[in-house]
This record gives sequence, structure tokens and C-alpha cells, in this order.
Amino acid sequence: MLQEHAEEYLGAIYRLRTTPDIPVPLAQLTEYFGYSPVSVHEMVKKLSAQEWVAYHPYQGVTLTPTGQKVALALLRRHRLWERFLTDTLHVPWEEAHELAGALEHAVTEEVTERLATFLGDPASCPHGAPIPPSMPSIEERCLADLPTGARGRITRVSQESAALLHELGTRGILPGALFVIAAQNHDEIVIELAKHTAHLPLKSAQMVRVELF
Amino acid sequence: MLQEHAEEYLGAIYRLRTTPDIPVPLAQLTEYFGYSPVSVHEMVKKLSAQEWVAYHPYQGVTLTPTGQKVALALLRRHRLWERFLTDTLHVPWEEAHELAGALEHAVTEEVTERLATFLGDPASCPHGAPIPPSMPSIEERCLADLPTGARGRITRVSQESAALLHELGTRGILPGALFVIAAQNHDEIVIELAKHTAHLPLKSAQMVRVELF
DNA sequence: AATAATTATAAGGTACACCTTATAATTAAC
DNA sequence: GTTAATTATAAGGTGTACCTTATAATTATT
Repeated sequence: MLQEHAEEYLGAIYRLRTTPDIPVPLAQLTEYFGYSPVSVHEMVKKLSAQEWVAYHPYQGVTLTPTGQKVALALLRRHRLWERFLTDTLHVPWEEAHELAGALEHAVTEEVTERLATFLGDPASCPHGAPIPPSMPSIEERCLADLPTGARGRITRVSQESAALLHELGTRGILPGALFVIAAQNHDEIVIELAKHTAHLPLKSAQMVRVELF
Repeated sequence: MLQEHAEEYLGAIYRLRTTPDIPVPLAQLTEYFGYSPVSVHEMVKKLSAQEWVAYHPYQGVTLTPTGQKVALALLRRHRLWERFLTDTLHVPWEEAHELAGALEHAVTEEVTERLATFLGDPASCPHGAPIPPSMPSIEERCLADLPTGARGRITRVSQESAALLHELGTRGILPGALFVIAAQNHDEIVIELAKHTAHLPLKSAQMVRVELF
């Protein structure tokens, strides 16, 4: 997808900017990446089309709120991996930055948060840079982790075992379905759907991703 | 590069084969990946050109020794990450496989070995599949056997006597350290490290493995 | 041996992120 | 205000890994 490279750009813009509202000139991005001005300009147009950056000709780019969120999430992943590499694996800290650059694209938000918990929610990376806080993404959450009363829409099922899909299907839990969490305990979750109420084992609910409203 | 996708193919061939010398039909790869027969054929030709597989028309592909090594290294990374995800981050084991699929391409051999050590050198993945042992890369050389001027990085110490580790540690000879061979004679080797120069008995140097640049 | 099914290969196409060269538009400097 | 420098954009090209359609070669079945 567009995602990985786009994220790198957003991260770079975030790092390069001094004040949120002062545009970062494309020349700085050109230098940062070592790409040609034309390539940078092309990419900026794509980012702009996605509304991740605002492009001000002859001035530069600023991050939109969405773009900033993506950049912060990337920085968070990067710096958590740096901590993991140095603290847990004892990788020399000079190497951690580069190695984290590869890992930061290889994990989901969920794994990132688990990693943060494992590391004890560190506040900064080995080089001292602050780790941005986790942002309960407007995006995807896990059905199993929602409080009673939460409402949203099923987005996807993270694993495609036939048995699981059948279990979910018979209960009407399909991508697109609207829901409200009616109740939950340690092994079951009760959710209200458009036309009925369904009981679902927590284990199955862990495979279901939702978008909250 | 070619690397990432190529590795996936080699890994798939390794998984799909029953006996090392019986070729895996391309049709099986087509089904495994869900790609078109033409795409698979194209990729197989590339792998064959690299001598990672031997292609037997109308029969299938077998792994060359090199190809098998790449496949085993990939499997090792994959299964170590699965263990990390389930054991350390408590990711549900159904999700571990898919997530490990992304992480396995994001780490170097060195980080992989550090991860293995951290995990306690597990023998199998959460699903019970055996984790292939680490294979000393062809690149790995012995610090004692290098000519003057050779430069590289310390990878590991092949014997873990406390005295040896202490001797090396005080001289800054630790995994990850970059070095240049400054001089050597029949009983001593002089190596330049990042910030200083160290003299090391040849006998100790024989226990140190390095990766050349 | 003839036909059916598989497998191989050729030809042409898509998307992505990069590239270079060249020209046009704008801003900055004198 | 004219020139110089920067920035934008157009046009065309690269490599990788995928795609479809269509035809050729081989193997399997009857």
C-alpha cells in the first residue's frame, strides 16, 4: 500500500518542523531522504490528496490533524522498539535507531500497546526523546476490550478460521454491523445488534475489530 | 530488493515439501499464495537464476543448499517471533502466526540471535513446530584469522568462560562493536575499536566471531 | 493414438516509488 | 525592475511483483 512510505514522510515532517503551523519546505524533505525534489513533490501531492498534509506551494507542507496522529503513532512505535532493542535485547544503542526503523512498520497498534505494557510504559527512548502517548485510535478497537455501553461498527475479523467465521456469522456479527455492548464478564460478552442480541465468548470477541462512534 | 518476497517463496517451498528431493509442484505454490500460475512461474525463474531453487519443468522446484539455508533462517525468525508474541506480549496464539509474518522480515540475524537468547533459546514455536537452530553464516569469521586492515563487527563469543568474557569486556570487545585490525603477530592481535585500541592474546581472539564488511 | 488436462511461456498491462531532464512559475537578491 | 535562485510541474523512464489473456508444450487419461 501507500501506507509505509507515507508514514515515513509524515514522521519526517513531524521531526523536521519547528512550529506546528510553519510549513516544512520540500527542500528539507529532499535533503532528509536524499531523494530528488521531483520524487518528494510527487509524494507530497499524494499525501495531500489523502489529507494527511496541507501543501502550500512555494512554502512547504504542514501536517493535518490526521497526519499528525499518524506521525505520532509512528514515532511511538519507533521509540518503543528502540527501548525494547536496548533494554531487553541489549543491542548497542547506536544501532537501535536503524533497526527500529524496520520494526516500526511491522506491528499493529495492538501489538504496539502490548509492547508498551511489557516495557513498563516508558516515557522516553534510549536517546532521550519522549515517547508519544498511545492514542485510543478513532480507528480500530478490539470487541473484547470495550466497556458496557460502547457502540460502534464491526470492521473486520482478524483471523479466518472457518469455525470462528461460522460462529460469528450465525450471530450476525459481520463487517458493517452496528452494535452496542450490553454487558460483559470474564468469559462472555453480550452485544446488541440491529435486530437481536448476541452472546459471544470473549475469546471469539478478541478476533473481532470494531470502529467506535 | 528481491529478498523479502524471495524468502517467502523459499519458506513456502520448505513448508510444502514432503521429502527434500521431491519437487514441489508450482500448482501448490499457486494455491499457497493465491497468486496466478504465471506470477509463480515468473518468480520461480528468478529464484532459479539466483540458484536458490532448482526448477524441474513439469515437476516443480526443490531447494538448493543455499535456498534451504535461507528458508530455515526465515522459519527460525518466524517461530522466535511467534514465541515472543505469545510468551512475552501475551498475544493470542491464533494471531501470532500472522503478526510474526511481518516481524520476520524486519530483523537482522544479530537481532534474531539476541531475541533467541532473551527467550531462552526455545526449541519450538507456540504451535509446536520446531525452531531451526542458528546457522553460523558463511560470513562469520574468527577474529584471530583476519589480516591487518580487515574491518567488521563483533558478532559473538563462542565460548562463555567468565575469565574470557571479563578480558574481552574490559577491552570493549563486545557483540556489536565495530573494529579494524591494526596489527597482529604470532601471539597477539591489535584491534582498533570505536574509541580506543586494544591488545588481545591470539588465544582469546580465537573465541571471538566477527562479521566482515 | 487421440483427446483431455496440466503446465509452460509469450505478450502486454497495472501500481508503486523512485529516477532524470527540461521547462515554467514564483520568490528573493541586487 | 531585472536577474538569479528557488520551487513547481511536465514528460518519460526504471525495477519489482503482481495481473490477464492466449498459445505452445508436455503429461495423463481413455
